[in-house]
Amino acid sequence: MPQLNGGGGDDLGANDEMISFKDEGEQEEKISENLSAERDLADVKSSLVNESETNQNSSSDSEAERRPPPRSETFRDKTRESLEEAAKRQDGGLFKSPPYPGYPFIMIPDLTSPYLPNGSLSPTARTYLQMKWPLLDHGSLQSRQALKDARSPSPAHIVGPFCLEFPGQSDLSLHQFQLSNKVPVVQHPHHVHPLTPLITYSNEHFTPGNPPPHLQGDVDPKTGIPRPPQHPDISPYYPLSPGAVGQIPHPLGWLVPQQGQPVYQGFRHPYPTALTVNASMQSFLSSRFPHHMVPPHHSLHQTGIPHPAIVTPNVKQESSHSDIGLNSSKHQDSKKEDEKKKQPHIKKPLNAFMLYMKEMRAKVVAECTLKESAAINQILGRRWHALTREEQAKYYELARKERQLHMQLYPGWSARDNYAANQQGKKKKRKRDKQPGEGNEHREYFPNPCLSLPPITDLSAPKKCRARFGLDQQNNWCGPCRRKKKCIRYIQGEGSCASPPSSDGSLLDSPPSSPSSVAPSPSSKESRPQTEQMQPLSLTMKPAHQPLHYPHRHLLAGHPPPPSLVLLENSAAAAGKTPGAAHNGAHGDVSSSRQPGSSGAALARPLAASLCHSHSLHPNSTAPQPLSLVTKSIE
DNA sequence: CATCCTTTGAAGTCG
DNA sequence: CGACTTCAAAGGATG
Repeated sequence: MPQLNGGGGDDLGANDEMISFKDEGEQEEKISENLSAERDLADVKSSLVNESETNQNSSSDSEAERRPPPRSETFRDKTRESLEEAAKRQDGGLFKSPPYPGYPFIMIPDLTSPYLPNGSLSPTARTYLQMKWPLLDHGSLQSRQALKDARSPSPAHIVGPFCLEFPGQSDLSLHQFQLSNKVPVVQHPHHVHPLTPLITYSNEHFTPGNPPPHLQGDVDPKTGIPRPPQHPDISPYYPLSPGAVGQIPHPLGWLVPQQGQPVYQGFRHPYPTALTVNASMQSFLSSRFPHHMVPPHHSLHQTGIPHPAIVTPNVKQESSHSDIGLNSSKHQDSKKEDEKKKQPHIKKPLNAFMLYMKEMRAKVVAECTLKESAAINQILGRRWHALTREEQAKYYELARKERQLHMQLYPGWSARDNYAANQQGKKKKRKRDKQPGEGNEHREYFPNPCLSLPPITDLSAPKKCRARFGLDQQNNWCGPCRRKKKCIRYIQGEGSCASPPSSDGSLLDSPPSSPSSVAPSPSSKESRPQTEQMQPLSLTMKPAHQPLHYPHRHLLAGHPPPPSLVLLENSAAAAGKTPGAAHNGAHGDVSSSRQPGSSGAALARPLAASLCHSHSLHPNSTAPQPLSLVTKSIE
């Protein structure tokens, strides 16, 4: 480790997190001692990081300096081992396949560092990859084929655990990529970019002989830009232009090498390690920049694929066009001019959670058969908390890279720009101003077990009353529900909690398919209570009143994953702390969780809770809680 | 059709 | 410096 941080070089995550993990440095050593395999990866990773950092330094020293040590490092705490093990044992549910099926790549990414010459990987690293690679374990026929495929030196990286989830949806085939030359596909594991994890590679995707159905059939409704068929898993980070067909819809896809650009060949990933944008990369990037943002000489990439972050006023312009035609024109013209004048809207880089959401949304949708984003997001939020630090670290790193890249791409850009744009344009929704009192109230209760937990669905039930009573009985709705706000009824009323879960909860939380999760709502008179009680423990509770999102602070500080913390705190609360007492500072988050009734049970062993991933729920746990962190007693 | 909802995190503004 | 606000994605729901 030392390198991971490189003295703070790698700034994975949010500062908060970094801070929280700060004192965990020594643990790295420990880890290194104990976790050989991991260590190998870590080493590789760290080395990569260093490289990237080094490179980066050239381009952006200041940033690197100011950034705190990588969260990843911090993540290596003592608990991790246990967590990992637990995770392994418990995988079950949400993420089918390996404990964190999608995450096996976690470490791999670094291996892909462009900076590593082919074959530069240490045997260890390779070994690790193989061991870790989910596909290999699962050994799907396709994956094997892929492996065998001479053309793909190491298809393994291509194969993702996720493939299992969406079989038959292979849109892209590795071969195709290769053959088509559209994308310089890199087959070597080490070529896999760290960000690759976001790409849910599926065997099917790359199965030879699995020609992409129709690469161009799909058109992005919003952008109107044709895009290649997408895998549910694969959330295209950005819309691809027609020319991008065959590209892997990576979240960072826009950066994905196009048309076999030499520079990127060998890189599956756009960011050659984002950390470092070398000269060639620079040129590449620059090519994609909007002229105004980029040094003058730049223009869109030859592919014509705009940077994902750039939202051209196309849509608006179009509308304006029509308007112009219909309406008067001076005004419109001027408007139009303004718009034109207006630079394309450059979006904020996605943060870690957003990246995670992008990646996982499809899965959740598939599992839960939910479509409502609000509900899905709740689930994702829980899952996010359920993730191990390492897993989260992956996303933090991605986010960091994303930010860096964004920074490089749009040197002058500031989030403020978007603020202003919206304000001026008034387009954006005026953020709901929550009534202080109102909002807080909800939030405070929010923590209610019912809500908090997986069944959180309750939480998710902003429309609880609606769901329960239906539109016909709006008179029965609680005020907030009428206002489309969070339902307070269930929050406060415990009894109701139970019921709702079944209704919405089931939808949200329980993956239909998974038997384990499916469980027993009925059977569990006990289970239900259990879950409810446990729920408070759930990680999710974010203090409502504390918009602050720093749940990790404590977590980090206390290593235990978020859930555990919550649990602890809850238990403490249960012990008799008054909510207020618990409230201060760090505990603020938890405060929310305190709810009458929520209590006691909470106890679930924190650790267990922390370890548990939703899926691994105990059979008793109510089915609807797959997502929840509820725990299964691991023992 | 615009906005809400919902999540976390980053970054902005404000006092 | 802390508290608060906006925005990023997403898509159904709502007015």
